[in-house]
Amino acid sequence: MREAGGKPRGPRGGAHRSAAVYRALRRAILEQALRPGAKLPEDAIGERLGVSRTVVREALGQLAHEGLVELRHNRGASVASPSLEEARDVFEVRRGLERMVVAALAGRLTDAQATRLEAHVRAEDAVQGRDGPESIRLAGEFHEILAGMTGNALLARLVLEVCSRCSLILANYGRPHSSECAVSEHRRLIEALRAGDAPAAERLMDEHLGAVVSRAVLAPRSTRDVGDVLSDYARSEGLAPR
Amino acid sequence: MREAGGKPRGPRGGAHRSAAVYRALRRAILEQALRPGAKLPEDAIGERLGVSRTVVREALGQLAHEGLVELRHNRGASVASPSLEEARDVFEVRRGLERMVVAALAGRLTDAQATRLEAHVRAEDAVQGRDGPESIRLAGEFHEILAGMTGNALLARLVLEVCSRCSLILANYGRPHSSECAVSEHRRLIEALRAGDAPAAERLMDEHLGAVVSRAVLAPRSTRDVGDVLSDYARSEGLAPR
DNA sequence: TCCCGCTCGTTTGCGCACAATTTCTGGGCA
DNA sequence: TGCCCAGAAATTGTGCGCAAACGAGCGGGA
Repeated sequence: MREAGGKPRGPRGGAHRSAAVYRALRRAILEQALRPGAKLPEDAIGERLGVSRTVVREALGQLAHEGLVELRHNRGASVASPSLEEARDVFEVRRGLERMVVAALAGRLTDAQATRLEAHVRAEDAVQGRDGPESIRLAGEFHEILAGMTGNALLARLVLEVCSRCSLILANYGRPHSSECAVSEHRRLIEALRAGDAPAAERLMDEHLGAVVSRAVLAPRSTRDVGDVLSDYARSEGLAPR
Repeated sequence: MREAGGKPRGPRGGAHRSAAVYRALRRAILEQALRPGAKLPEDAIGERLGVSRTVVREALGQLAHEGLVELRHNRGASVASPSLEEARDVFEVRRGLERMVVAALAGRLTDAQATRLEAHVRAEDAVQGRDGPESIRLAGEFHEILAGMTGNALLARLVLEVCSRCSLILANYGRPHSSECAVSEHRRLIEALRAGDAPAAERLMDEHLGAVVSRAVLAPRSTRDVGDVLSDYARSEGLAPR
């Protein structure tokens, strides 16, 4: 286990394959390559990714716990398709979590952190108006980075999970490039945090998330075959598609 | 694979054994029968509970995601032993989540719900001063019931998970009967919720949780063998100990 | 023609065996 | 006496096969 310059993405030095499968599926779902409701047969996935069902099952279990995959007993897994009610719940929780984040961060943001956030916002600007999934992913990442800066690992993980589910929801109910105005909202939020204005920051975050929800409508997309989709994600995770 | 003759009439014909194992381990951990840091070998557990490693592994994965067990690659599972820092993080998140709960519930509590909560508080009274774990479990349940009443399934699940972790933490760092005053605090919280006084309820909850944390010290206990412990939990989950 | 029960194919649930990895143990050497 | 390394034992990671469960398609009866 001493691959020089060892990167976990190496050819076969991969740490745990289930994690790789997990990541591949996760990305595929969040980027809408696998659409909600799509069936996820263990066999097909395993074959396409070059692993056995055991590994796939483990990854599916993880995803199910995160709410990205629906797991019905004896009936297999499928990409979660959150109801509007579930969506409401998720966003409500997210709002509460994010309020905690900004409360913890207001006035405590270092210059380095602020710089990093601003860089990210510029990246969001760059893809603005382009394809929806990429835009949605970046918008989510902003919040994940923010949560990570609190130093509270649990909070960061929860925000990550909730953001994932939100992305899934937005990808379905939201307009393609619904995050257009979000960029400026992110900017203002950074400013409030730097200024140490906690109430303003919380209010901004609340309004921001409220705006995101209200932009949600619905927008269907085309469907692709599960196997074909996964081949794209296999290599980038160090797996062997066939 | 099932032997003729009276097999354990497991509930539901042994629908999901992994769920049963999960519950058995979970209870064992929360009731401190398995102490933090204790190793959890898949083989030993599976043998003792009458299932294969496959099932045990799945249950361990679930528990790991919830933070009750620690899972190190190629190095097996063990009961999580949260550091003080992690404990702080957990309680901070819990505080935020519970604030959401009371905010959602203030003034919306039905009579039936209030009645149920009061009944639970009486149950807490009943075991007051008795053994710590039971007391801790009931105190946690109060919060779980409260969260369930919001109708937000995700919020309820998250509260459940953080409560589990808090129980684990308190079982280690807290005094045996540290929940003594908690009962009255629960009562006052119910009153505030009925009155629809959201700010007061949030303040009460905050103080309550703060008090719980501040009561945390440390209290060691005796250790038992993993296998022996699990036998106790096997039957109640419809599993077949040996 | 429609409804119902049966059978068959597919997919999951689970046990089991083998391989890889880590950890433990017993020398050998400075 | 202490450290380091090789071999062994113990555990985990992963693949694979069998049996049960679900769902679909089909034939018979009302």
